[in-house]
Amino acid sequence: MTKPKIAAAPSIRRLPSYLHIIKQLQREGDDYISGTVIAQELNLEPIQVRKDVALTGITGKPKKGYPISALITAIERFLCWNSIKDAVLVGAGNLGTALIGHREFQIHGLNIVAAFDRNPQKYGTAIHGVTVLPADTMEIQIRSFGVKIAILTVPSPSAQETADVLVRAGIEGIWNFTNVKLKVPDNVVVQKEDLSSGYAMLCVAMNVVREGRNG
Amino acid sequence: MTKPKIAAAPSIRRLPSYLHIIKQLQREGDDYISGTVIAQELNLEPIQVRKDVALTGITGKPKKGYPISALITAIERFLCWNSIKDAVLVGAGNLGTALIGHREFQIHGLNIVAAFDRNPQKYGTAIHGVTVLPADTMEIQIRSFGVKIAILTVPSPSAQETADVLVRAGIEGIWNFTNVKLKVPDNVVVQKEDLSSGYAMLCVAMNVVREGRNG
DNA sequence: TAGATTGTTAATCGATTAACAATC
DNA sequence: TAGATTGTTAATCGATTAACAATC
Repeated sequence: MTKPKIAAAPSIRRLPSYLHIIKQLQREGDDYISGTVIAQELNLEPIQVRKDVALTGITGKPKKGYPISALITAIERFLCWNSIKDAVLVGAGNLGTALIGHREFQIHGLNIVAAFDRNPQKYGTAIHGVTVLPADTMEIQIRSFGVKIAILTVPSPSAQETADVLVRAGIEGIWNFTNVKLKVPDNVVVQKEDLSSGYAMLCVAMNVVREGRNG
Repeated sequence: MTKPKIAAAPSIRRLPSYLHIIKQLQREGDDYISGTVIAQELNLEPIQVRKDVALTGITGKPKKGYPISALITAIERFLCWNSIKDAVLVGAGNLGTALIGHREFQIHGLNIVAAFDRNPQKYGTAIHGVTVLPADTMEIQIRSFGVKIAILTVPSPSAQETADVLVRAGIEGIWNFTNVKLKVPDNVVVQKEDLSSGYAMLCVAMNVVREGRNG
C-alpha cells in the first residue's frame, strides 16, 4: 500500500473561509458567487480561489460564477463535513470547555459525545450538555462508543500517555491542542493546533511594522 | 517607506516548538543541543532546523550543536518574547476565559491586563485574576492603559465593529479568533487564528488514511 | 454582442532539501 | 585523529501567480 498524498495543505486551510463567505452570501439570497468576489472578500488572488475551488470538483459558469448551493455541498463533501462525526474530548479544563461550547464545530458535523477528566469532582457533571466521565474508563468507553476522533486538551505532561490510551482504544484521529509532539502509529492522524505559533506570527509581524515606522 | 518583508512564516511558526524542546533539554541539564536532535524530536529534517535557527542569528559549534541558554535567548529575542507585552481580551466567553487562563502565553511575555464584555453580570468579576470591564468603556480604557495588543474572542457578528473600536483606541495588533476577515488600516496587524481550518486538515487527512486502507 | 468569468497551461516565486567544505 | 555537526551554496520541489483561449 503506497501512502496516498494529502491534497495541498494551504488550499485545504483556505476552504473553510470560503465556505463562511459563501454561506453568508446565500443567506443574503444570492444564487451564484464568483471567485472574484470571494477573493475580494478575503484579500486573495482570484486565480487562487479558482484553483482551490477546482479541488472540490465543482465547475462554474463563465460570467456568473459558481452555483452557491452546489458549491457549499462540494466544499463540505471535500472536507467530509457533510456527515456527523462523533468525537470525545479529553481534558475538560478551560480550553476543553471552550471547544465543547464552540458552535461552529457542530455546524461542521463534529459531535462531541463525551468528555473525560481526571478530576472526580467533575464526574457526572455536564459541560454544555456533554457529560464528563472518569479518565480511567476512557479506553473501554471509547471502544463501546466506537468513536474515532479525539480532541486532546489535557495538560502537556499527560499528553503522550493519554495519546497512548487513545490509540489503544481505536482512535484514528487526534486533534492535539497540547504543545507536545505526539508519537503515534502511522495509521493514526494527528492534527497539531499550536496557539503559540500564531502568537509568534503576531509578535514578529508587529515588530516588522514597528521597525518600518521607526526606520 | 518601502514595506518591509516579513520573515518566512513557516519558519516563524516552527520556532516555538523548537523553544519547547530546547527548554525541556535545559531542564534535564544539557548545555548544548544539536539541530539533529531537535529535528528527530519534531520529525523534521536537520537542515530545516539549522536554517530556521540561523534566522535568530545564533551560531553553533561543529560536533556539539547550539549552546542551549544562548539559543533560548536568541529565539525569544527573535519572536519578541523577551519582554512583557500588555494586552486586552475582548469577549469574555468560553474561549476568552480559556485564553486568559492559558499559562503558556504568560511565559512568552503576554500579560492580559483587562477583559471586556457586554454582559453586565460579568462587570467587575475576575477571570483567572483578570477583571472584566464594560465593553462600552473599551476605547477610553485601552487608551489610558496604552495597550497595543488585543485578543478578539467576541461572537462573529460583533467582530468587525469591535475591531473598529480597537483601531480607534490605538491597538496595533489584533489576535483574531473569530472567523471574520477583519478590515483594518495597513498599520494594524491582524493574526487570524482559524480553528476550523485545523479541523478541516484533520478531516481530510483521516479520509486519506481511510481511503488508503480501503483501496 | 461585449465583457466578465472560468479553467487550463505555462511561468514565477519561495520554501525545502541536497551537497559538501569547514571545523571542533 | 576520526567523525559528527555546522553553515553555505546550489538544486529541487511545490505553491502561487500569470497569460489566455473558451464561453455564457
